[in-house]
Amino acid sequence: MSPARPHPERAHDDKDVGADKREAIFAAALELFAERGFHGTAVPLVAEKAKVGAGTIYRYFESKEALVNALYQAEKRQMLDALLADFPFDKPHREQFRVFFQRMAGYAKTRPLSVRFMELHHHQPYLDDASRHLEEHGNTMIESWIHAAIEAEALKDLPPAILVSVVWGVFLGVLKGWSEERLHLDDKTLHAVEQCLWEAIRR
Amino acid sequence: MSPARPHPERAHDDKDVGADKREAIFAAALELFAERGFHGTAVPLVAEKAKVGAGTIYRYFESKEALVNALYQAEKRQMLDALLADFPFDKPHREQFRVFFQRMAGYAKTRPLSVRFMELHHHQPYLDDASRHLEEHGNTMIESWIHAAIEAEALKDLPPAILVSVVWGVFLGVLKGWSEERLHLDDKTLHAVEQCLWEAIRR
Amino acid sequence: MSPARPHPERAHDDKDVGADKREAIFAAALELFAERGFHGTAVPLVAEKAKVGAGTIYRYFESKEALVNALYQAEKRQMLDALLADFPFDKPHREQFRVFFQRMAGYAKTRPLSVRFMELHHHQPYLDDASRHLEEHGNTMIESWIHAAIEAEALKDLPPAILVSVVWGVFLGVLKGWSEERLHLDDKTLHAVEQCLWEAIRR
Amino acid sequence: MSPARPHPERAHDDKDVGADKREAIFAAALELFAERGFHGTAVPLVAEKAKVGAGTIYRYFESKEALVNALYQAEKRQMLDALLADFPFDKPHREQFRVFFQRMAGYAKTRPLSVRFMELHHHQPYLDDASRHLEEHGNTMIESWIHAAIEAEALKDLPPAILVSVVWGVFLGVLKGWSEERLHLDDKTLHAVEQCLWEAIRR
DNA sequence: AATGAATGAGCTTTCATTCAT
DNA sequence: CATGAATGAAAGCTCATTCAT
Repeated sequence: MSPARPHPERAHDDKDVGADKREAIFAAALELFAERGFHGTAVPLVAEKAKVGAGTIYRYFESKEALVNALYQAEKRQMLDALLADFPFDKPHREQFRVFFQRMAGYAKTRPLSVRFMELHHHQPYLDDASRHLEEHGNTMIESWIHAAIEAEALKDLPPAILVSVVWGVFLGVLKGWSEERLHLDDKTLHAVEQCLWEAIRR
Repeated sequence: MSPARPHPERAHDDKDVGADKREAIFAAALELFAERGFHGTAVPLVAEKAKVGAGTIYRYFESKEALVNALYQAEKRQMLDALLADFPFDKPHREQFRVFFQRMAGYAKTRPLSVRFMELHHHQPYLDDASRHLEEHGNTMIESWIHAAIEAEALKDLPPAILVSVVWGVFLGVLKGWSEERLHLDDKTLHAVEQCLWEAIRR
Repeated sequence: MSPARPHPERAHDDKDVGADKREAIFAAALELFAERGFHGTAVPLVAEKAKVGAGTIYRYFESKEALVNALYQAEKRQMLDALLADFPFDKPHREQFRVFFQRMAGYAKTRPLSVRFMELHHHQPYLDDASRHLEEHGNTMIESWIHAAIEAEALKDLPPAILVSVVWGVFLGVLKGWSEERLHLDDKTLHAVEQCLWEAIRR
Repeated sequence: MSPARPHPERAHDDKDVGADKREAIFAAALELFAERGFHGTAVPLVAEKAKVGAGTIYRYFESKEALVNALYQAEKRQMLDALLADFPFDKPHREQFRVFFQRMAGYAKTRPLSVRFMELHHHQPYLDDASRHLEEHGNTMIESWIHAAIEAEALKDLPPAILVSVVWGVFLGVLKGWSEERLHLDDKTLHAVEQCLWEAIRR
């Protein structure tokens, strides 16, 4: 049923055209889904923006739903990678938090559509189990970090879920302020927000 | 073009049937739009949930867009009313903040779909000027309260837009945690969050 | 099945309100059907223009089709009456033709919507047998007059159907020119047209 | 928005499928619009008669209105071409008129639905400027021919608009008689009508 | 008798998906 | 493999008709 990915293994000099198209579709879909939502985005529009034929999308994805799920999972994974790669778990918790915050901010500034897309499609009925599991996975990782930090008496002794919500909420709130152009995300602002947030959760 | 509301001034026992239907449509639309988004919700589905004919919706609202805008404005106004009615501006800022937070929490617990709906439709292209102005109005009110609190040296000396984003972000983050059943909104939790949030923004 | 005409027999002083409403509906329908066609005219629009409730129309006419048929027959009858009442059959044919032409012109100038309505709805599938028979009746009368005039050697010895088409065609053509404001229907113009037409058909 | 006509320039044997469908839609629309009018004709009915999917019509025409306008202009142009191509302007006026009349009759006999369609949709509010201009263009051409013929003392010294109405009226009247099967359009009849008409307008 | 709010069938139009090229 | 013309199911919306008042 799923289309054979067009020769991803071939070794000659040409760039992998199939992957190119797949990427083009992803990029177009990300932009459109982030701006207009899933149901508000017509597949032919994605095709046009990706500069491929409408039928081509169905060679790479079984359906519009499969596309949005593949995209969701790709974006989620990319964000988790950006946050967690070589994370300095041996540094002090205050320092770890700074790194975490900076990475989140960096990701959001580089790929704002990715964040907007994940926010908008979060928990929508057309997301499948794989997408949901990945979502949960991210939460769990952060929650367990917070759990450890509480144990180490660096953070307030509150249910980790609460602290996750606070941290995530502040982060998304600031991002939204940026995307609505109510505030700039310069270093000074980011530093101030990071300080606020730390004071919210520190013991 | 909007139908003359049938005799809203009459005094006898009958309920105003027209207003009833309008309310039923609003209630159905709120639930569906909050769960599935604007484009994901078919008008006949709203009609079915409201137990009216599909055509009836168009007697009360010119179009699907007009419906979502009327609903958005009604919800926004209701939330602002709930937050700001008889606000104790004469009390200390710490106390004012507590009241504000409790009212927000109370509104969200009573009408979670309202909050989810406003979040999901916030800044969408089908919202008209009236909706946008109301949105801005709410932001302005909160921002000016924060401005005053900064002047009074109760809050950190940061751009109000940042503090608004932080407060609003934490609030929505916690709400999302609740709606996803990752945390309970009992008094203890609310008190803890309120404390976190105050520490984030206090001088 | 057909609605009881509301008390047309009553004797007291009030004007017959029912007939009034029926007339109002006829007048509104004539104007709208003439301008926008049968399918292009919504029944509630007729009701609004007639200043009656939408339901009222259905007390006087079984359906929209019944209305257009009743109207068609009324207009046709009125035109035939205007043309044929006390027709001077004893005068010379040239004189008879002059009278006929003047009456047609007079009718068209007084009730242009009536002519436009009959033209536009002529032979449409929603017209019933009664309407069609009335139409034929008019044709027959004119045809037999022409037949007599041919017999009397006043008109060209051609099949009457041809002469009917010529006479009727010129008449409607001039009327259309008038309604499109390409020409005026003053006495001089009418006299010229009448002269043309006579020369077309005279022996 | 109109679809790129698929390779209209290619030279091999296949017929141009896109143009085929366009033609099929035109043919179906002409028949239905001529018989039932614009508002009386549902788009799916056109699609069915044209043996295409309902959506296909919207690949070729932006809307039902765009379809009726495109059709109107195509028909008008075709009729004007049939009337005016290589017109023998150097022949005597009597002869020119004969040619003109024969061509009109020929067009009407070959494409009676075209004439009925143009008559029925003439001056309707859904016709756009392009349609109206084309209409006017046809009138202007005929009017200027008549003007010249008056100058040359071949026709009665009357306002050209009157003579246009007379000529056009007779022509349409006869056509209507034919389509209602009240008369045949054999050569003899046509000759007789042409003679009548010439006598109506000749000096 | 008169009304007009309510209805749902049917309209115009869109769009996810297919398939001949 | 890639395409985009074609499709028809389903969307948003209108309107002839009904019926409680």
